Amino acid sequence: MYIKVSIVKYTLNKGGGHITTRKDVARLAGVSEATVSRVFNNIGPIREHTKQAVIKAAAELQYTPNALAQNFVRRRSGNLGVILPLLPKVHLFSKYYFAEILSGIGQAANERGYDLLLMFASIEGNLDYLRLFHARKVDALILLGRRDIPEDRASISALLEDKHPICLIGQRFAGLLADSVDADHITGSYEMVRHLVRSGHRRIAFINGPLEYSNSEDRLAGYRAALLDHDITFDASLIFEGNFSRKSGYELAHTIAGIHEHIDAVFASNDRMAIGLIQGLNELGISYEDLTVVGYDNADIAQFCNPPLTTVEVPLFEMGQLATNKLLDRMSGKLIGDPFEEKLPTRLIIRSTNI
Amino acid sequence: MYIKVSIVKYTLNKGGGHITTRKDVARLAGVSEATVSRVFNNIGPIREHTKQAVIKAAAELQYTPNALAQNFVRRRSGNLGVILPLLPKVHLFSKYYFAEILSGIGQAANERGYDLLLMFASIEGNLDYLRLFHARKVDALILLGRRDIPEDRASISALLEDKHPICLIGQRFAGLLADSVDADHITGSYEMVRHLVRSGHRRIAFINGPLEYSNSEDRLAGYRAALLDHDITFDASLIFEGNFSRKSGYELAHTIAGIHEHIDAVFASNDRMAIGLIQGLNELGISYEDLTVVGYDNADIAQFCNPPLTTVEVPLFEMGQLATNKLLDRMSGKLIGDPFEEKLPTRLIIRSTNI
DNA sequence: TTGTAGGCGTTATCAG
DNA sequence: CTGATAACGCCTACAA
Repeated sequence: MYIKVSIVKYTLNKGGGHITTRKDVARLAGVSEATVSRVFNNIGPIREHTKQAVIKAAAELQYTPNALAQNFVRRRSGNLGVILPLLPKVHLFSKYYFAEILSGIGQAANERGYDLLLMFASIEGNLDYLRLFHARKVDALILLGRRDIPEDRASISALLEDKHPICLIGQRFAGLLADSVDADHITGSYEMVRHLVRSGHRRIAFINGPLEYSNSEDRLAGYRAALLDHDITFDASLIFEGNFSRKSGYELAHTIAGIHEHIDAVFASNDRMAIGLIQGLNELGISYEDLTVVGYDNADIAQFCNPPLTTVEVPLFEMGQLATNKLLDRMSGKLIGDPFEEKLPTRLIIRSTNI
Repeated sequence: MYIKVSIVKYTLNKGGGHITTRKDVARLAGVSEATVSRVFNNIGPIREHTKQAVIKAAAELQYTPNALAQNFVRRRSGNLGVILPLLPKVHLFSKYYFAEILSGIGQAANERGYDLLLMFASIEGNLDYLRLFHARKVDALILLGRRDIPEDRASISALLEDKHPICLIGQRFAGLLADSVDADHITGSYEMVRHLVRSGHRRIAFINGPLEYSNSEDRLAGYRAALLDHDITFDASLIFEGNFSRKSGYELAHTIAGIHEHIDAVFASNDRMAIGLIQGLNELGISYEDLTVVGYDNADIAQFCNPPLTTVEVPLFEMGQLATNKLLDRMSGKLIGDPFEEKLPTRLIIRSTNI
């Protein structure tokens, strides 16, 4: 035990200005500090007169509660962390993809009083997500653009073991039970292929993305299901793989051109590859009138290119919103139970009339 | 003065698990808490043996300093705030624009130990940036996509009055002395117009963006300067205004078509408007062989469209980096003096061979 | 080289 | 209804 003696000290911030604290407000309003907090947190019964005095004093002093102190004592950061892949390196999905999802996250987080802490996965790839929670920089985490590779698997299962609230967007890991949100790419692809078949195409080549992405598996599954339902035999020699970049589509043009007399259409896993392919085919003298090419994602370029691309719309903004809301529900205890695997519906967008 | 009596309490977090604190590490290592801090902050002389003991204990307990407590006692959030316009509403600049800048900001901030706090300007537009500083949610602020309208002017001058460290990207306000970073759009436009003139075009229409954006003024200035230097009389009837959206370019097609026999080329302030215009002209039976159209920004679509668009590359990533570094320099006192107005060089990208 | 203890600005728990 | 004050986890002067 010890004796405390009041000692007055003056603290100045860099600018030399004084930082208004609760104490200042209390003094000016002639109440205790606790009362000021009560007013600001809308807690307990307070005489209206007292309340007004506090409000007036606070306004006069331009008082805003210090969020650092609040977060500290509440033991929560108020931050929703968002992990993005290093964007300059990512021509995989377009920036469009992340910008849309991020907007959805931002909107939902904002509505629920959370701030967004944005982090780019480091190049080394060894970003220790656990540390974010240990340091209490974030209360929950949304992960974008993760892949099914050992590093990602390890870091994510570490998070799950410690029961930290996280949500994956656009990716699932077989065997890892984590909350996740994605679009229903199985149905999306199914509908696209069905559309192609109904339009008279039967030999449909498929340019898939890397299988590290679970949505690549989904699209393949949809493709196969549609063929099956229309009594078309699956032909593995019609399956190709790109990396979602325009260039990879472009580079496949040669191969596709070699077989173009034996196929009716090409279904690319995203619009960028479709565009690249079309450009490559053009240079080889094959126009879209000779061979139908369709894409996926409904990125900007799908409507800007010439001719506009038939594609599948993915509700990116809504995916961000949903992930955020469910994640925050889970945190607040409003949502309990098994991990969710939400799949939002896609929409076929038919643009070119010739297919 | 009062008497303090030690009372032991147990605090459990929701998960029931124990949160490791400095105290735990100190106890295990057999040192004082202060010593643990010294080790983690690399402060003062410490016997190597002691240091190792602390490190070992910390590792054993998986200790990570609580950032909330650190920030609180250091009176800094460690956050660099970034204000974005509401993206879903923004088809003005492309999302590409913000994604690139944001990546640059993220990279620079990360290197200097700052986290990114992302905020979308609210729809009401009355987001009180001052409050961010008062609440200490951010140590500095980067503002993107602001316009020269009364609301923005007011909120920004309020920030400046209180001497908070802020930096504008892509916008300046005449009369408001604020740190800012942009590309050199005057030179960028100048070079584009010069290129057109040298290619034999003399009657060049100009589709500008809204004048609320300072870069619109800059582009116009560059356009005029280039004409002047080549003895071409400025003709106000060749100046049009869009809002940076593809649609606004598309809608101008009719007007442009009406005068297309009297002009040689159209210079659009961004690629999206250029693409929209081209689409509109196509529908009216005017191909790019009849009328040269060039854009600005070098967005994805500029290289994906057909034919690829001649445009001006803007160093978006570098703008984000530079703004961040200079802003943090200013905060740390490494940079003092008058507000900077950085202008990074652009680069003319000639794509179509017919112009 | 290391320990002690005050203070940061809140929240929340008790008394009154 | 309101005031007093412990506690949060850490940093940092100051003391030893």
